[in-house]
Amino acid sequence: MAPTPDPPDPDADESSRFGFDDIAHPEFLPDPTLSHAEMESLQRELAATATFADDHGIDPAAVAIDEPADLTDGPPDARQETLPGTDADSDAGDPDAPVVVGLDQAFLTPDDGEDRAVSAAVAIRDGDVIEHASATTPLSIPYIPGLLAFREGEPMLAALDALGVEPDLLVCDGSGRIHFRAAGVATHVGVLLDVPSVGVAKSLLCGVPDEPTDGRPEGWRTPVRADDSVETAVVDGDASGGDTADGDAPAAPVIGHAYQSRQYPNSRRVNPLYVSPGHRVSPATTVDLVEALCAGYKLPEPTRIADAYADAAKRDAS
DNA sequence: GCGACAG
DNA sequence: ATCTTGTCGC
Repeated sequence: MAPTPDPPDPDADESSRFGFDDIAHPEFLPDPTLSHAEMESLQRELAATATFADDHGIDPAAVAIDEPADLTDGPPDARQETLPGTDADSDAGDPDAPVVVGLDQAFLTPDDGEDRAVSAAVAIRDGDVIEHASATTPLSIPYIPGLLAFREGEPMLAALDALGVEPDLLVCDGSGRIHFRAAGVATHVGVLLDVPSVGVAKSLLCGVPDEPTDGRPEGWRTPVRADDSVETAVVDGDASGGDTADGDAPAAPVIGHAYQSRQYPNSRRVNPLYVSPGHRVSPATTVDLVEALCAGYKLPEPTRIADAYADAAKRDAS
């Protein structure tokens, strides 16, 4: 009945924490036993490895989603693969379109003192959910602003590992380059797997929007630039060292965008999204991709649908 | 010391 | 993120 694999049991084997067979940079695995200082220096090294420029070959139009998923009766079923020779005039999506994977987590209340995360990964191709997977993993550290990847990275990897398809693009909950050390969760996971990724956050961790964001119309966007809390020297594309030829203060680098994905015509009270590159995507393309992935709701469809799966998996777990 | 802080 | 019913407004 279930078109996707059942939740794996990542806690079973101590020796292979992630079991993921395609970790490009195992040295950046989010080891929760590190000290905070060690976590931060790991993030700096990781940021130096990250690419905040386009290196993916994905046309936003090729991943555009027009119809929002109906989540009123729970998450959608994965679309059956069209059988060869069957259904000649298939209305199934383009099998050559890029695979976008949305990731989201839900949390189980610590009944016995053990915090656990339920993470969901949803693979979407040409607007259809082609596969989904979830995993339940123990949470080793509490939420600490700036160190989110060390809390949620393992759950995200576990859900990705349970997925059968290769992602062409990861859409993560939280920031990427909009981060004190340019190493938000989206960047962390993207670099670990060396897969293009973007971060979608509902609030701003750091940086400053070029313009005020209140009451903006749908589709509006403005750059978010680094502020004093953001370390920028290490990152590629920002090697100027802070000096300009004429001695004027250089413009702070763009680290992401505020993007108004949804707005009501008159009330104008929806907050914008804060989107930033994870890995191998530029800030500008990140907004274009997120815009293409939105279908009328505030959150892009991959995130919305992953949300629904995470909630459903959490319900099943309790 | 104070302020700020994704999920 | 999570604890939670109804409710005011698109």
